[in-house]
Amino acid sequence: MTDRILIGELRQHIGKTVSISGWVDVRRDQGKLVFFDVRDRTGYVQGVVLPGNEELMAIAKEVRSEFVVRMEGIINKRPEKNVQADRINGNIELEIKALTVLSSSDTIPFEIGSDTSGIDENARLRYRYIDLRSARMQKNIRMRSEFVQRCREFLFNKSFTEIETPLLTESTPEGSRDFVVPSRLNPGKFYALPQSPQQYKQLLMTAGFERYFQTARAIRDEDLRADRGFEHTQIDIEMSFVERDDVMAMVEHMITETVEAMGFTIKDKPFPRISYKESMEKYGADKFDLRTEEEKEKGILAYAWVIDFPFFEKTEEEKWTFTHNPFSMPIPEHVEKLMTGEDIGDILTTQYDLICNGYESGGGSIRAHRPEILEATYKVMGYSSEETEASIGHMLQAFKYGTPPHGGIALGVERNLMNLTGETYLREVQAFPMTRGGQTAVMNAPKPLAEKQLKELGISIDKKNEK
RNA sequence: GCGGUCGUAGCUUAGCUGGUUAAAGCGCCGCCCUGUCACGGCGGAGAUCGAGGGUUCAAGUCCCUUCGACCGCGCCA
Repeated sequence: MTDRILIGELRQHIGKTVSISGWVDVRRDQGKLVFFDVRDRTGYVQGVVLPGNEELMAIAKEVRSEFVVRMEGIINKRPEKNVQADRINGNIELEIKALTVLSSSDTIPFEIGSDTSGIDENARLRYRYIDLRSARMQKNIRMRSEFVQRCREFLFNKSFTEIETPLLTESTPEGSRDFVVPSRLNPGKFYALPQSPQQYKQLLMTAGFERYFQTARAIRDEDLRADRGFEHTQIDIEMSFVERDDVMAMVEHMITETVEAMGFTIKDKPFPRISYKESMEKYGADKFDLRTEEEKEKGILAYAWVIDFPFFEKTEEEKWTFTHNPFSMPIPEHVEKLMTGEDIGDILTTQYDLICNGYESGGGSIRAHRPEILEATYKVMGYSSEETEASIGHMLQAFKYGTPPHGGIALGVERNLMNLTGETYLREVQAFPMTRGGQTAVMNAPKPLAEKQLKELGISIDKKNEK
C-alpha cells in the first residue's frame, strides 16, 4: 500500500501512482464510467473508474456520498476539453485502480454541498459533525484556530506565560449568574464555573509572573442572544507594571499583526480612541460600526477604542454599582474622589473597550492593586467591611503582600471570529454550540441525574418543580 | 420574565377569502447512459401538515390550549 497523499498536493504527482483518502462528495454514475468527487481537509479531486475491471466497477457502483474511501490510481492531466479551470484540481483527475470503502455512510439528513445556514438549526446541531463538514463551517473553525494560534505566538514572543486557572471555583453574587456544581465531599455546598478568570489572573500578578495569558472559557448563566452563548472563549491577558496606554498598545499591536497576517485590512491605524461620553453623543451607544457600505462589502475591519467610562451607575434601588468591573482602578486624577467618596457619578474608570465592526470584541482595565482602593470601591457600592471581607477578602489579603500595578484585557474569541468571517451568529464560529434554550449539540444535556448520583451529592429534587 | 416571527416529506419551501387524491425542487431508491463534473433521461417510494382540544357538513387553513425553535427586550462585573 502506498502512502496517503493529500489531495491539495496531488498536482505535484502528475503521472505518478498515488493513494488518497477522504470522503465522497458526489458520485456521478455514467453507466460504463463512474466519477467521484473526493474531499479531504486540503481540497477536492475528481476520480474516475474506467471500464475494464469488473470487480472495481462493482465497488464503485456501491459507493455513495459521504462514504470514507481510499483510492489508489494514477494522477493524469485532463485532456484539454475536460479541464474545469475554475475548480480546484480542475486540470487533473485520479484514474482509480483500486477502491476501498473504509466506512460507509447512511444518507445524510441535510445537504452540505452549499452553505448550511438556511437549514433547520436543530437538525444542524443534532448532526453537528455532519454540518461541520460543510466548506463554510470548516473555514470558520479553521480560521478560529489560526486566529488563536497567531495571538498565542505573538504573546509567547512577548514573553507571556500561558497559565491555566481553575474551572471549579467560588460563586460570586456580583456580576452575572453563575453556573454551579454541587460538591460531593461537601454536601449542600457548591462550586461555580468561572464567569472570567479575573481574580486568578490578578493573583498571578501578585505571584510575580508579570505577563500572563490564557485562552480561557468564560461561563455565564444568562439568557442567550445571537452573539452570546452560555460559554465563550476569551484570550485573557494580564500585565504588571503597566498603565492604560501600555496595555492598549500591546493589544493593538497583537490584533494588527494577527489579522493582517491572516490577509485582512484594517480601516484605521492606530485604532481611533473615543470617550464613552462622545460615543453616546455621536452613536447613541458604547459600540459602533465605522465602516462604509463599501468597506463592509470588502470585509474591512474597523477597530476603535472606547475609554473613559463612568466607574459607577445607579441601580433601580438607587444604589451605586460598577458599570464594568469592580476590580478596576479609576483614572489617576479620579482616585482621590473614589477614596473620599465624592462625586461618585463623575468618577471615570481606566476601562477600555475594543470595538470592531459594531461589536465589543474585548475589554479590560488597569486594576486596583492596593487594598484600600478596592475597599473604597466596595464601600461606594454600599458594602459593609464585613460584606467586603466575605466577598473579596482573599484579594485584599493578597494585595497586602506586594502586588505590582497591573492591568489587562479579555478578547472574545467568538466575537473576533464573527468579524473575521462575517458571521452574524456566535454559533457559526463554535464547533459545538448550544441552542438558545440551552440544549447541547449532539449530546442530550441538560438531563436528569440518576437517583444514585443525586444521593451522592446530597440533592433532593422537588418533583413539583420538574418539567 | 416580556414581546415578535415561525413550525407542512430527510432538507428547502408552495398551499389565496376553509372544499374532498396536500404540491414542487433538492435528496433517496430502481432502470438506462463511455467524459461527466450540482451529469442527464425514465420510473418510484416518502407527510398522522409540532401536539391536544374546539367551531363546521367539511380544518394544513379559523378559534383556544400547549410544546419547541429563532430574533429582540430585561439580564449579561
